[in-house]
Amino acid sequence: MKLEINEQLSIINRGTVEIISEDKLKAKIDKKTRLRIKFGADPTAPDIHLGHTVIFRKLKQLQELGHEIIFIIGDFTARIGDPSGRLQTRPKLSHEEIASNAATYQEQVFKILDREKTTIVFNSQWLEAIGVSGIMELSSHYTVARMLERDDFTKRYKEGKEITILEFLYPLLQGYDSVSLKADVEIGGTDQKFNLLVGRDLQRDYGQSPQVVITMPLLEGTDGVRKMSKSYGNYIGVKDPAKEMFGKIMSIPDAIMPKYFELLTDIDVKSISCLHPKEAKQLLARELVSFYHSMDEAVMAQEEFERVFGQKGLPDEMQEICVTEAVKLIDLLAEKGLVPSKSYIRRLISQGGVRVNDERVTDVEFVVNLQEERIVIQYGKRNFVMLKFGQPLSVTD
RNA sequence: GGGGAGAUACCCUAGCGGUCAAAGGGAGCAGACUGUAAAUCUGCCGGCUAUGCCUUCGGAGGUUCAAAUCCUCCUCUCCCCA
Repeated sequence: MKLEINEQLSIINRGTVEIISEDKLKAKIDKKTRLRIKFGADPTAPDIHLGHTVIFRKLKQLQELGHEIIFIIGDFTARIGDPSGRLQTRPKLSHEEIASNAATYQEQVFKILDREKTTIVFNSQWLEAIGVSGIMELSSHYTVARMLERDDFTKRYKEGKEITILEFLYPLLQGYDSVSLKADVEIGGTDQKFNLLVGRDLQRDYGQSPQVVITMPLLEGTDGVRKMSKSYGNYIGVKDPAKEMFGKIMSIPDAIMPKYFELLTDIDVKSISCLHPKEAKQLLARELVSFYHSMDEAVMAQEEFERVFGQKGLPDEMQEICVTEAVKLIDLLAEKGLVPSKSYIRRLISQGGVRVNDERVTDVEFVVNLQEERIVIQYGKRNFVMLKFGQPLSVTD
C-alpha cells in the first residue's frame, strides 16, 4: 500500500508538465503521508470531456497513493459568472442550475475517482462569508503588476482588449480557496499555472506552507490543434454515446495519438509504436469506449464503424421518421429539424452529399416516393435517417 | 474630467455613397483521394415560396433616387493626458 517516496514520485510525474517543486513535494510526503490535494472546478457547464479527465486520472493516481482528494465545486464563482470568455458576460446561474450542474458533474467525475475517498466542498462555504472587507483584505495581498504577469492578461492588455477587475479577483479567490483548505498540493491544467501560483503566495502571506503546484498538459481536441473545449466543437464527452465516442476518437489526427494514449489510458505508449496507426487508433477508441461504457459496446461500436465507414454500409440503428405522403426531400429534412435550413440541405444535395437508398441525389427538387418498403436517407458523412410509411399522428388540425 | 481610435457574418479582418449578402484568412461543411489520419485539389459557407425576393455590417433616428459607407444621438471597448 505505502510506496517508497521515489516510487510515488515516479507515478506522480507521469504525464505531468511541471511540479513546483518536486523537492517540496518530496518533503511534504516525507512529513505527512496523507496530503491534502486540491482541485477546483466551476459547475458552469456540466459536461465533462476527455480533456478534463487528464486531471481526474492524475487525481485518481494520487488517491490510490493514499492522499486525500478535495474536490472544490466552485459554486460561488459560478454564480458570479466567469467573465474570462470575452465580450459577452456569461449568464448568471441560479442556485438550482448550479446544484443540478454540480450533481451531473459529480456523477461523471466518479466514473474515474473513488467516491468514498473524495471530499467534496463548495467554495461558497467560505467565499460567501468573507464580504467586502474580506475582498479588500485579500486584494491587498497582490499587486497589479504581478497580476499583469499572467500570460493571457499581458496579451490581452497589449492587444487593447478589456480586462475586468473581476478577472483580477479570480486568481485571488481561487488562491483563497487554498488558504481555507490548507491545501498541500493543487493540481490544474497548464493554463491554471498562474492561479495555482497565486495560491502559493497567498498561503505564505497567511502564514501557511505554500502548496505544491502540479500542472497537467491541456489535451487537444479532435482537430488536434486547439485545446479540447465544448465551444470549439472539438470535444469528446465522457457522456457521448459509445458509437459517437468511437467515431470521434477515430477522427483525431495521428500526430496526437501518443498523447491521447499517455494521458487517457494506462497503455504503455511504446507498445503501440509498432502498430499501424489505424490499428492503434482503434485500440485507443476501444479502450476509452470500454472504460466509459462497456467492453460490449466498444466492440459493437467498432463493428458498426467498420461497416459504415469502411464498407459504406448502414448503421444498425437510425432515427426513424414517419411519412404519410410523398414529400420533397428538402422539406422533409428541414421540417424535421434535421438540418439547420433548407439552403443548407440544398447545398448538400448539389454537392453530392445526400444519398437515398445508397443512390446519390443530384436533384434539389427530389421527391421521396413511398413505393419502396423502407427508405434510408444519408445526408452528410454521418447522418442517417430511415423513413417509414406511417399514419398521421394526429388527425385534428 | 480632456483628447483620440474603434464596434463588420462562427472568429480574425478588409470595405468607407451605388458594381455589397459584403474581399482575404481561419474554422466548418461537401466532393475526389484515403485509414471519418495527414497532405493535396475542387466547390460551398445569411435566409426564402430562388435567374428573383427578404433580413444582415453595435443600437435608434436622419440625409439621399440609393447607405456597411454621410449626419445626429445612444451603448460598449481601447489608447493617450489629468
